[in-house]
Amino acid sequence: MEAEENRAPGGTAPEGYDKYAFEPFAVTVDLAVLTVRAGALQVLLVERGTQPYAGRWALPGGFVLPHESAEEAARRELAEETGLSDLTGLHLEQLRTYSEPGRDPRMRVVSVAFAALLSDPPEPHGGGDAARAMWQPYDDLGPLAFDHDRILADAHERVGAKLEYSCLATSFCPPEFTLGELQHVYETVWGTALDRPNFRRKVLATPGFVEQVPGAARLTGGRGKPAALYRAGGAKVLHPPLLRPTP
Amino acid sequence: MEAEENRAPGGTAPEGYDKYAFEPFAVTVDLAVLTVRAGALQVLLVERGTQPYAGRWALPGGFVLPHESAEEAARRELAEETGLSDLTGLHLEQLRTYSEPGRDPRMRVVSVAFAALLSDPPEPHGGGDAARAMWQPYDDLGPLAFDHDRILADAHERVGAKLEYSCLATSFCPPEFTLGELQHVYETVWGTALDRPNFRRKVLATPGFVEQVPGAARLTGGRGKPAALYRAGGAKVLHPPLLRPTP
DNA sequence: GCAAAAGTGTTTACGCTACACCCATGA
DNA sequence: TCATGGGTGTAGCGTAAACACTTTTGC
Repeated sequence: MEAEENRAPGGTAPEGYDKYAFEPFAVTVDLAVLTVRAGALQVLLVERGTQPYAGRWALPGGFVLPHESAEEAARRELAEETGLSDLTGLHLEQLRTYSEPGRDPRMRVVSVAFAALLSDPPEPHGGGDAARAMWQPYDDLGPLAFDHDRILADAHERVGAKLEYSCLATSFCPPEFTLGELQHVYETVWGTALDRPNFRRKVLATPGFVEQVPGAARLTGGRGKPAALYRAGGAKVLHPPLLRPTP
Repeated sequence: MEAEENRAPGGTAPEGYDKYAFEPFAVTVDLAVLTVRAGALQVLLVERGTQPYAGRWALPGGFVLPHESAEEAARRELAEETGLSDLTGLHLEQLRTYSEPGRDPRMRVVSVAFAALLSDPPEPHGGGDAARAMWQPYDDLGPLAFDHDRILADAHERVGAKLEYSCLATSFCPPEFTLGELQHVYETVWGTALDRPNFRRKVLATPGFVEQVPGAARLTGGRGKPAALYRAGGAKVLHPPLLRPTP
């Protein structure tokens, strides 16, 4: 429905598309940026410097500008927030839109939420003013500002589900990775342990999930047998899926 | 991100939350309302009476009002469009948000799209003015107005995927239904034939998917053995999933 | 040698597919 | 009695869980 006259608010027409006839909506994006660092699932958060929720942590985000789509706004905000210039290979996925009246006490804000996955992320540099920005472990978060707890939980749930039937996990890994690292992504996001031999077979049996790097092996933290290196393959979906263990 | 000053457009603050500082965005909902009627997948469409796209078919939808969420707007629009007063048991699911600039030539419109599933739907009565509204078969649709072809395709894809791992199919069925009708939903949405004995076993083996109605059997269109009646059970997800055949 | 991590093999159980077959009804 | 759709049984294959085992490195 696109500003269709015969279905305008209350059934009356917005006389000749009067753009200012109604209380305006602000349209923003919110970003749940996830990464696996130091063996834990971490989230990029910013500290609010002003009311409401001053001093509380929140998801990064910002206004959608008149000339850009929500996806473009999300990429721009993410680049500003992380300082990353090369966002190729970044996985950015629209989650859903949060539109409840009153979710921002100041005005009507409709927010399009995104989930983004990074590997080897840089330390963020705050937004340019009082607000700090930093990575924080997903477990052990105080309550966030606004409805961001819920957005973050939705993002976690979505990412966990997509690991089952897509090749998304490679988005958490550097360009070349070991199967142990890939398995660690699954275990960290799902919070469960997986059987290594079976995991290995599943991954290698799925054509296009990963492909071996012809070069040499790499040491894994010094200890243990050197592991073979793999790259992400061309596939997007997993057939059959790699299901979470049912506890 | 909720109208946070330090991340306002261009990095400058929207001086004291001036709600009218920017070109306003219109926020609407678009509804992809699906049903299985006469053995075919059908969609609820409205005919546009005004420019742009006058005379073209479009998805129903409308503005989000200042006091309501997108979900509430979607339910209201659906009730107005179909004349249904009892929308309990209705499956209404947010699809995604379409925000590309230029998707409506008149002004900036950000639209939250929903997929809705109905069984035994009534004939719609147009929006109250020139526009007609009617059910049309999913296959055999001319190009729709705006980007509604894409929204509808996204809805179809999402619903097809959710049939695999959720109990969504019962939303296409009346309160009491036969397993043959349930199977027909799968076959219609997926466009494939399924093996009846195997389908039956899968469904009955999933606890909470369906539960038998203690009462008597019903004739199926007069011909054949009377089929047992089932109701939707309490389960929401399917473990293990009922996967589409891979052709 | 020992610990740690990578990689291989094997056994077993279950789920799914593909059929063949029987049952109850209307015309 | 035949066509139609509901319902049951079963043989065989493939996948996957569980666990034992070998290999290669650092200390």
